[in-house]
Amino acid sequence: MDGDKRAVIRLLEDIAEHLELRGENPFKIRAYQTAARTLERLETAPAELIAQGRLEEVPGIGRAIGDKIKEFVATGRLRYYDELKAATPGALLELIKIPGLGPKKAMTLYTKLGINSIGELEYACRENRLVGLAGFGIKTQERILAGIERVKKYQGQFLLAAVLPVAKALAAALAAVPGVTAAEVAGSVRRGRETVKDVDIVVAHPDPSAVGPAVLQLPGIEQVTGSGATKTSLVLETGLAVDVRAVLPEQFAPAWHHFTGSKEHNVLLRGRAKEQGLKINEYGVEAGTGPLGPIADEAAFFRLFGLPFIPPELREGGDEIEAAAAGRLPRLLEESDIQGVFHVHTTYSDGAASLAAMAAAARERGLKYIGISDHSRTAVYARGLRLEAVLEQQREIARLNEAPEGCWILSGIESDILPDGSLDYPDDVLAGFDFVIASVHSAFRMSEAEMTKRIIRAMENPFVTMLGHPTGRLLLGRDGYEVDLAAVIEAAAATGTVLEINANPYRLDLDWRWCRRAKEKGVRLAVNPDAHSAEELAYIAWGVMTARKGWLEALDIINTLPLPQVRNLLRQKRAAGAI
DNA sequence: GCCGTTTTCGGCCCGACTGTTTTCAGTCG
Repeated sequence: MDGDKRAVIRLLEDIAEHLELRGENPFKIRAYQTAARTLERLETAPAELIAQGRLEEVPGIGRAIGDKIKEFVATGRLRYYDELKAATPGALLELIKIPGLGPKKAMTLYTKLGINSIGELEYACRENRLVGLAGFGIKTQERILAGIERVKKYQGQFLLAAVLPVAKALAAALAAVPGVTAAEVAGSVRRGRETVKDVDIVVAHPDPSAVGPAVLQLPGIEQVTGSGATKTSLVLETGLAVDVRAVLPEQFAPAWHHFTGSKEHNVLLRGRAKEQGLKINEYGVEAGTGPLGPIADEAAFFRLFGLPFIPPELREGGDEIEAAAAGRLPRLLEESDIQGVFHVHTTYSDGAASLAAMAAAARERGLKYIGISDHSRTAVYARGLRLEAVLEQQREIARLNEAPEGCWILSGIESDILPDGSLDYPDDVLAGFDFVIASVHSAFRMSEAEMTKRIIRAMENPFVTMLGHPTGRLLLGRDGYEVDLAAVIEAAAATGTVLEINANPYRLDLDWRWCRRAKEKGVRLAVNPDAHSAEELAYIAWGVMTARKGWLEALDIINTLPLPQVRNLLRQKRAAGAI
């Protein structure tokens, strides 16, 4: 059911990409992208919309795209797409991934030089064969070669957790430059995207042209890739690209908003501004009569369009502007809402710190409770707990809880979900824990149907309090296993199972794109650090970011509850199951 | 390709920088 929707979205996105390569009308390309995004947000599957005859009522889907979706849903294919694909070689899709190489130049390389892959392009550059092509010169060739290096070395993506501290340090360094009145991180880093491809920083200075030279003094620069009056582009030694934009102090708020994006958000906001007779650019807002006066901050900026402040995490170009206009923005979760944490490992299994040390670290962080969940016995690679160890740990927890000193220890387990969906311990052992996290750690290679059934069966177990890292993905490492998340969310709602937002920056799983769906279905979530050391309790910040991007509020997250309420909640599902 | 009580045609967000150009196309965000 959901696979059908995903396939349609994919199809529309692919068409847009192919049209881009063909140098088609940009607005036509955007029409396909808009249709894909709209469908993404829609609860109803395309097949259902078609059955109800309502497909073309969806904004952004007209006759042409509607017919294409119908053909694709009915036959599983689309002739138009097949023809496009036949006419635009797949190699071009690979080529436009190289920074500095867009559809036009890629097409020239393909038609004039017969370049079919990045490898061939690299070879052609080294043979000096690009020079002489219309629109190409020695600089372009060098640029492309450097772009290839970057793609090969880093795949162009970085983990947010690796980038954010660097970005903040750069902004702080620029903030200290004489004359600078503000320097802030913008872009996808500020929006809290889980992976990012570059850093954007906006700097305010009475003489913007004075900022560029200061930027060039920053430490760790490997290469300067652009240097104009107001924009400086760098690549750091780590391969991370950085863009710095300089504006006048009175332009800072609109500029910060502009460079925070997303691009899609900006397009939508400009559309709304236009309806109101206002024009936005990165330096300010103009009415028909001329530029409006200085804008104090982003809140004032949004007010010009009759909107409340939209938090950066929500600015992905979905329905955030619509929701803001209707007063339906959520009051997003904050880290200070977090009262305690679940999913913490100790030296009983593969953690680096002892139970007592983890509890002490939690206390120092001001947490009111900490839920210990070491690995279960099947996870031998992680020194999973045999039954004797389970009992021993529970005795130690009881002993430590005699003097809890403000932080209560909850006894739990991260139990493997076995291939058939059963858990790793019998019910009487499971009943001895305060909570149980069920996770898939093995036998990843199953069909989507089998994996979905396996996970749902685990959730039907009354002792399973939470589902751990629902897809098993590792960012920039491996894709998650095949699983029908829509069905998992339905099952979580039906069984009263909490879904984990695993806050390890490599996981961030459940993905923010699914969090909102879960919330709408009435599912509760837990922001879990999956900490294997005392320091990793700080991972909670990444999980909070994910929850915020998923429109979640404190109410949606169980570990914002005080201890007595959270203990009640942990008992609810098994109590219901026992009746 | 989509959309519309200003419109069924003519709009659709806007600007910086680079490189290859004799005035601007391509790329990016």
